[in-house]
Amino acid sequence: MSPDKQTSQPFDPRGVPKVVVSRMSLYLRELQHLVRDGRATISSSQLGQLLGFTDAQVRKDLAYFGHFGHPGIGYRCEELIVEIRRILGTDREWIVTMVGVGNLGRALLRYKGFAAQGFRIVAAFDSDPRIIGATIEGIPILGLERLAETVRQRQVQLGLITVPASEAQQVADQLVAAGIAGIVNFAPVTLSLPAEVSVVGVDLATELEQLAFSVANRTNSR
Amino acid sequence: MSPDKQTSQPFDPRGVPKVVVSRMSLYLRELQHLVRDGRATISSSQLGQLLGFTDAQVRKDLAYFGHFGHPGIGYRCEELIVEIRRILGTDREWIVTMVGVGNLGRALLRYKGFAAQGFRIVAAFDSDPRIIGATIEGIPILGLERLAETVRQRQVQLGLITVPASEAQQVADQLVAAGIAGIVNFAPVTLSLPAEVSVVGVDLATELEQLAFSVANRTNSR
DNA sequence: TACTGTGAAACGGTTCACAGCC
DNA sequence: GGCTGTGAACCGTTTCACAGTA
Repeated sequence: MSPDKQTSQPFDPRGVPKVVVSRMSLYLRELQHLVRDGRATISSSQLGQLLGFTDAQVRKDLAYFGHFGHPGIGYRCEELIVEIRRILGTDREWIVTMVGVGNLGRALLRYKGFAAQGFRIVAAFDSDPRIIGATIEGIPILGLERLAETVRQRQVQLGLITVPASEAQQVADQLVAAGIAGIVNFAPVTLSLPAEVSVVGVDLATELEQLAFSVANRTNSR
Repeated sequence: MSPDKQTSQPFDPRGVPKVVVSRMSLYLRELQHLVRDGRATISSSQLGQLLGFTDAQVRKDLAYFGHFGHPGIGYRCEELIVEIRRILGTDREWIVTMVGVGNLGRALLRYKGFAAQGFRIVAAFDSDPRIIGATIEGIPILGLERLAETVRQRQVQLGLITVPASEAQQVADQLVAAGIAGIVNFAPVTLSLPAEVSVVGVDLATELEQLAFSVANRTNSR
């Protein structure tokens, strides 16, 4: 009914298939490697080859968002990195929090790859009094009762859920109540949440199942 | 040209879309929750509702693999769990190894969810002499030089790569040379491997980027 | 020449709608 | 009445093929 609301983006995000967005992340990652290796430009067919896509797919994907290529030359790596970061929204810093400082939570707090892409974890929460008050990689571990207050004060936008499956839904509800905009859920449950909150689910056992299927059936996947 | 090779499966795995297989994992997960809650049967529309799919999609997905439903009744949860585990290949045990016992590796070694779905990690490898010889959750940490020997002796089928990006390709090559059939790659690089080896990539920063895009554009995804 | 951007065609997955069954 | 399984219609994504540009 009512058309797009006004944003600063020169593209209509509703017209972009989800799988295109996930490939944008892969293009970005590959371009970052290329730049580190001193590469200045790359053609759609070369980039496609590195990732296992066709040249046409690379060009179509990028064309959803603008005209970034240079006929006869290809794409300039640095330039395209800037564009894709702007598209994904990682040209600015995102304020992130984590709930559940168990093994997986601790590992993710120590992971350097988030900060490298512009995600800053400002606090983590747990209910275990033995770790509340501690600090991991400079990130304070707080009691769950301080979740809502912290999310509001520090303007936290994204949350990582790394609690056991049995607690994930209620933790998610608390994050939503506190005003968070998006969640990455590492617990092996499907969360039920209001439509205005974005959710990405990552289930490690599920990934192994996909692999098992593809090995058991010699269907070569990716 | 030459048609299917003979397997014990009553379905043709080549005819099954990859996304259907990934939904099978979600059905399985949900059914396991339902059984724990004492539920005996479920209809396609109820199961779909829990996961955010339509009833037709649930039925079509399951029908790729056989006739598991009971008209007028729905699907019997226990029965369907058995079928899906057989389809995914998780009705038997998979022998798994891990290379890279850093923060993420350690967290995954301690994660109980793999064993619960039939994945048994029998050994882990690292190059750091300070942890070689140690044991985590009963899993021995060995030096990389023993990788090939161990994979062959213990009949390891699947490998988890949890080393830094810069080492992932060479580790993958070693796993392949040792005869592994499938890899889950947690390093943020695209591996280039022979077609007969299945690969699933999990990139945590990439997942956050998907979330950032969807929040930045209020495109509600999943 | 080397490459992009893009309509049009081809493909594949999803939804619809209903026959068949309990 | 309630529910599955499935052909057919629909819709979105990928591939093709080429006009346009440096």
